Amino acid sequence: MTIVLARNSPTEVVASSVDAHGELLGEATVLPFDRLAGFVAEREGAPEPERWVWSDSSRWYGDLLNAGVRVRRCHDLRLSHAILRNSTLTAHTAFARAEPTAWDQPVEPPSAHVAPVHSTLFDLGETMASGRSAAREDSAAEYRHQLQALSEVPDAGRLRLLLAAESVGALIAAEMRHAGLPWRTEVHDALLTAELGPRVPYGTRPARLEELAGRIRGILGDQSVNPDSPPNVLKALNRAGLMITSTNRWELAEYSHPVIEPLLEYKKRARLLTANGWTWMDQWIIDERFHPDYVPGGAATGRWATSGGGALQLPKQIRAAVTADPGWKLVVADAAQLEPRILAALSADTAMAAAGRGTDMYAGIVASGVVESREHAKVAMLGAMYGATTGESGRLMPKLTRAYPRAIRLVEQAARAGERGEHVTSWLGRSSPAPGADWQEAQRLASQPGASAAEESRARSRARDWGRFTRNFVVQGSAAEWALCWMGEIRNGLRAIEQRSSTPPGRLATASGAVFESLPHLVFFLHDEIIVHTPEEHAEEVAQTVTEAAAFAGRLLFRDFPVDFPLGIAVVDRYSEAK
DNA sequence: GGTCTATGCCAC
DNA sequence: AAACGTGGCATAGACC
Repeated sequence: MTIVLARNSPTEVVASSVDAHGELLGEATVLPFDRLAGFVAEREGAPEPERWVWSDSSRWYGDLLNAGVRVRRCHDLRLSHAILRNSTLTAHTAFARAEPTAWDQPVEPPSAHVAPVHSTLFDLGETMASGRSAAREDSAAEYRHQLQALSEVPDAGRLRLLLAAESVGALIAAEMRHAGLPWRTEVHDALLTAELGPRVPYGTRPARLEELAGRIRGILGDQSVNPDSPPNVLKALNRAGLMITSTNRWELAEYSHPVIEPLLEYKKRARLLTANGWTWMDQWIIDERFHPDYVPGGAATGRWATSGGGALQLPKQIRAAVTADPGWKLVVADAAQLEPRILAALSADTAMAAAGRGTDMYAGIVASGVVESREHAKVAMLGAMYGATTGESGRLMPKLTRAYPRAIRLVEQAARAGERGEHVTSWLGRSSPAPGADWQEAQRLASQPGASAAEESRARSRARDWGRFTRNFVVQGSAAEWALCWMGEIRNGLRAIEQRSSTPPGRLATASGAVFESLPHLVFFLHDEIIVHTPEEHAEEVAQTVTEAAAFAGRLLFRDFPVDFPLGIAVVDRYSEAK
């Protein structure tokens, strides 16, 4: 049922079957690394799946995938540890109050220990044994401590769900990295050539940029202007009589001068070149697949981060390069207005949930007569969740507060708590970190008798900053939990499709080591959207699975509270065709 | 040479 | 229209 895997020595693993309290059942098995994949595969073949307990999914599972082995369930000790150490729900336990241990250390950056995507079993022992982390692990003890902490929480259902969701997220992150996002370098190159001119060696300007740079210099009458240097451009513009203080896009756009147009053009195209140009393509696209390093729980709110490759910021400009293989489709889905819907559920604001009954919550808010336009509804909602005080959004707040008092009260209370330096907690139990030492120091200085006006003002400003963070934390963090549950359920549904289909399931290793050659699989995740790459014959079934999973996630988190989670969903050949 | 910060902009 | 949340990343330029 549950097996703890731990490094026993630089070349060995110990596998221990444990009971519901984490206590050892029978004898532990010691095996060399090169037998681990077979050991796991054999047990995954059984009808009743094991739950594998291990230190870091990125390491253990990355290597298993490279060896052609998938697992169904795991408990990621490091991710769970971070949640349990910091949650207000466990704050009273010995687990949370203990001195920090090795489990509180951040995991090594993935690049340092994750094997190349297509490495083989041959590398397994070496990567597992590499670096300072080759020390013996006390994973079984850590697992017992975590279970003990959970047993001391009166109503731990949500927290248990959070740990399960976080752990399945870690499996999915490793699987997506392994499979990669289908990428057509030919399409990417054509887009770059159209925007920039033909490819040139690194460090030289493509023709289109060179031409724009020439125009900019000509208009300014200064051949020394370097459009890649903001300070240099700023000085040149000031000399030309444009009294701007920054060269950012929206400030430039406010002036009318012949140089503005070519300058904005230059910046836009130069950004494409440096961020997602040929250098990026060479580095990150391997065999027509993009393999980013996802970092589950990388943001304080529980959102994922990424490390390398910039998967969080794939510009819309190049999304046409994300293309399904011949005979395959992309199922692209995003949750419509996820965060406001989450807020409605968190606060049990039935009026706000009712406005979201259709597919467009902002339209629903307009239809309820709260504001006059969809744009107003959107700006006001975002402002409420981000803590806007000025401008359009600030002006609309009173209307929103009148219509949805419960929802607004929830975010306001979260903001006030943050301003006092307190923790706030997401729906399933992830808590915000404490503000840093310099924040505390600023507050302390301002509260002393002789504090200067500047100190008081600084402290108030810092307090409000932290309040905006905690205000957003409860919504963003709970939305991230919904997204994990959604994706976990999609993964279950895809496995069901796999088992219904005629393609033989199970171990599907190919010469390249790829596990996912012939079946629908997740290939991309970005906060509230997913992409599944699927054989065309399964595309409609996949779309239905993804849609049902959204409803499932809503029920899993909020039971019978009447809040909908509609999706924008499309079956397409290219990512750019969705929406 | 390397490290660090500021800038600007991409995504949700 | 404007400066309000979470991130990553490339570059220039200051600094060691």
